[in-house]
Amino acid sequence: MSTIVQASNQAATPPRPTRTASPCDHCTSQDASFCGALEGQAHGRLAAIVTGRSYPARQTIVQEGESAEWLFNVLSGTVKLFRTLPDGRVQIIGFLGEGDFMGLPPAGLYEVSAETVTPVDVCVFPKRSFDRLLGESQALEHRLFAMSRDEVVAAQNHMLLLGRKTAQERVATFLVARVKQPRCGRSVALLDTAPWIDLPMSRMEIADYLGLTMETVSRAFSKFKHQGLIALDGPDRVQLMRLDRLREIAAGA
Amino acid sequence: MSTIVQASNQAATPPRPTRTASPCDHCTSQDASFCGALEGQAHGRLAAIVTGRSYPARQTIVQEGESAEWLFNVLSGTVKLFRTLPDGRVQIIGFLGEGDFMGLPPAGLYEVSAETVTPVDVCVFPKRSFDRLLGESQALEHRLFAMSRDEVVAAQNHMLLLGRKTAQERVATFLVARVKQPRCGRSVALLDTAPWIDLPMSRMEIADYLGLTMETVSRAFSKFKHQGLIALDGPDRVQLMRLDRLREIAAGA
DNA sequence: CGTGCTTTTGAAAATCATCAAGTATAGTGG
DNA sequence: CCACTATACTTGATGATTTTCAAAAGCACG
Repeated sequence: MSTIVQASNQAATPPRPTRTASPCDHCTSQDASFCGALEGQAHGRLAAIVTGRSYPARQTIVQEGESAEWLFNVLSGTVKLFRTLPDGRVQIIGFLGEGDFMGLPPAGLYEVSAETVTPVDVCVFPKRSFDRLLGESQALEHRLFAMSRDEVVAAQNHMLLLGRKTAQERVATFLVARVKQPRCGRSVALLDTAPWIDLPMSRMEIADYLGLTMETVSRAFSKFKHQGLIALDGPDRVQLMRLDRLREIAAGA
Repeated sequence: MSTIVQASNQAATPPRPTRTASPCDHCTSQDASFCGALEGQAHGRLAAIVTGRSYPARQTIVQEGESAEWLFNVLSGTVKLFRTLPDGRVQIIGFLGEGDFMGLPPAGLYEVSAETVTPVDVCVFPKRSFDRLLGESQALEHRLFAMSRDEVVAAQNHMLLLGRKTAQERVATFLVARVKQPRCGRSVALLDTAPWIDLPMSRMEIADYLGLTMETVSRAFSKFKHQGLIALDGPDRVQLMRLDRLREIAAGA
């Protein structure tokens, strides 16, 4: 029997700590996650407080302003983090994938909302227990601090994009960033092939991430297609035919 | 004799560790800084590796891409952090003031450039020594982690601004954010008075922070002035006559 | 093979940027 | 002390990119 708890279709009920054996035992996301780098003891303690949980696509996980009682680590699928203005304008802060962590704001409230883009599996930690571990394991805090600094750098990159890049530069940046880095030791031959990328999110979500409208994003895609820089196989599967050129555009050259 | 070392007018020579007695002894910025919250021993060890340093206005402190050998804590004055595109477009990531810390990127290179806006005093830590302390003092790491999370939240706010707010909303947000929070126990009467704010940075720098042009920023100032929302006493001293209204505009209502 | 959705494309409108003067301010030297 | 210069800021006119509004084209699903 699985330890993964199916989320109800209704929004954002806090995940109940339905505990059985540790879901970590067969977890394949540990390499990509903060937990993977931990020593035996700290890892065991994390495993003792974790719960698995699954969400269908397009479901709210947490909302901006809620009390931050839970922390989440994404095991599979894509989550969007976003903030909104009172009149409904949306800015997507980032997309989370396997190994990404969320839910440790400086104060007790979530600062951003989180919603699934695809079906998503996460592991969930109760904040109280997690905070206790954080005080006991320097390795854990060290790892999370490092991730936080990465997050700051990513945010700085995105501020540059939002403040100063043109629509085409933004879209090119987005496409290029979604190319999966080949693992070390991967076949060199593949490096020269035009890579494929998946776009699980809608054009609207890409727009909300890039500070544009859906239409402007779509036009950029079309232009890149006509220029032979990309090829589309359905709206959510893209081949980057001229990665070099796209990288130049993305860099603002 | 002061332990503060005057920076040369030439750019960015790494500060030499000219050591004498600890500059922390008479430092008045500790309440505002990460170091203030530290226990005796950790504080003493920090004091043992710190050097004071001053920069004149408009001088480069560090440049994006340089090896991050030094960490800085701002004691007084204003510093701007920014990133640039190859063709010269600039995005200012933030302004640092008293108590703000910089120089701990995830990798070994600075991710942003830093330049003084006003004359600035900082204290400087060599990265090697600082990293060692970081491994030894959990309190220090804890404090910096908390600051990093604050930085993430600030970045998220700014992404919302850059991606989704109008020019006027951006300028209003900027003005409102510069109001100094009254300390607890401050006279309540003052809360209702229209507050004054300082703008040590140029219109161009405000524009580069808000993802606008100088002209657009200037027009927003003029419009607010004609609407009676602000009053200008010289370009760098502003009174927020209708803080409530400015807050509404800033929030995007 | 409709039906409803997302995406694409087109035309018009708006915001903001660019280009260009003009004004104020501070600093300098006579 | 005052004129002069340099600089920053403001204001105006024009233009371009992007948004908005609108409709058509794909696509998935029953």
